[in-house]
Amino acid sequence: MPELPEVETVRRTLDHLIKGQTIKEVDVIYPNIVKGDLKTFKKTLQNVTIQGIERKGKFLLFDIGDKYLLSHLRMEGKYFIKPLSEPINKHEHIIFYLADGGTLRYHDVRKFGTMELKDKHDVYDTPPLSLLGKEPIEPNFEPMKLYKTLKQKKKAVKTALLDQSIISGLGNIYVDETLFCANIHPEKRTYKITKKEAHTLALCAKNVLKKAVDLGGSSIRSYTDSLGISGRFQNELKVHLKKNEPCETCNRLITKIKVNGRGTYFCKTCQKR
DNA sequence: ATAAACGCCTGGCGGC
DNA sequence: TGCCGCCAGGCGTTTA
Repeated sequence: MPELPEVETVRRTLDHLIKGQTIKEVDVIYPNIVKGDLKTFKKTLQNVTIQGIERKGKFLLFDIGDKYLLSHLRMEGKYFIKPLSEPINKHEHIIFYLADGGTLRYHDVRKFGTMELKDKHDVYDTPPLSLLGKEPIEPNFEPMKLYKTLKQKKKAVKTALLDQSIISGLGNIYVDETLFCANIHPEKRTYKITKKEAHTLALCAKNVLKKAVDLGGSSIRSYTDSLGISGRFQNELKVHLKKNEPCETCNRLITKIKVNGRGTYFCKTCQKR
């Protein structure tokens, strides 16, 4: 569910709420979320203090001193902070018991999310973080590098932009919005993307993501962040979920197709192959 | 070597 | 109302 703006919103909220707090104990109710040895996971997290929460691509990194707890929310992962007395919800799979008496709860209806512990010293040099491309909002993002990568591939440009090793942070919503901004058809083959288009894509991706971060992400379907706070970017969507609504630019009705199995919204007039 | 399909899970929705 | 198939913002693994 969450893409870069939603993950960043969660990061900020959690950093504000639990930075400096100590984890007394962790209860893993649904173990498949955890990668690696479960006993080690629980033991390592016992009596550690959360120094802060960082983000890389769509990963959250809980700084616990010499290690990071990497958390990926995949489709529906969420965090909630609740008092100890609150009963465990059926979708809460991992419970962090905090020293102040509260609890941090990982909630995930579809159970696709993952958590794993990584040594800090090489976390960026080993998978999964080493596999991530740059984020479009990073100052040193290189549009020419994007151009060169796209040049040597043949797939639909939408599929390439969803590939986190090429460019990280975009998901299905923001890819549709980026392609609309750039006036590019989602099925245009990557090797046909011009230098100018690659630069436009980089700029559009950056602008879309930045604006979404500023607005606290998008709340569509049932998504809310850690405190149940809703983002406001859904009001800014131009094409995503807008099937049969008029395009803001040309009034033609927005089309929905499938690209590699993913629901894809675009304007047939404004976005050319 | 690359790209498309599958699998992981559950719940909500529309159609019958 | 109930059942059924389809859909969902991701990504690692398997197959073609």
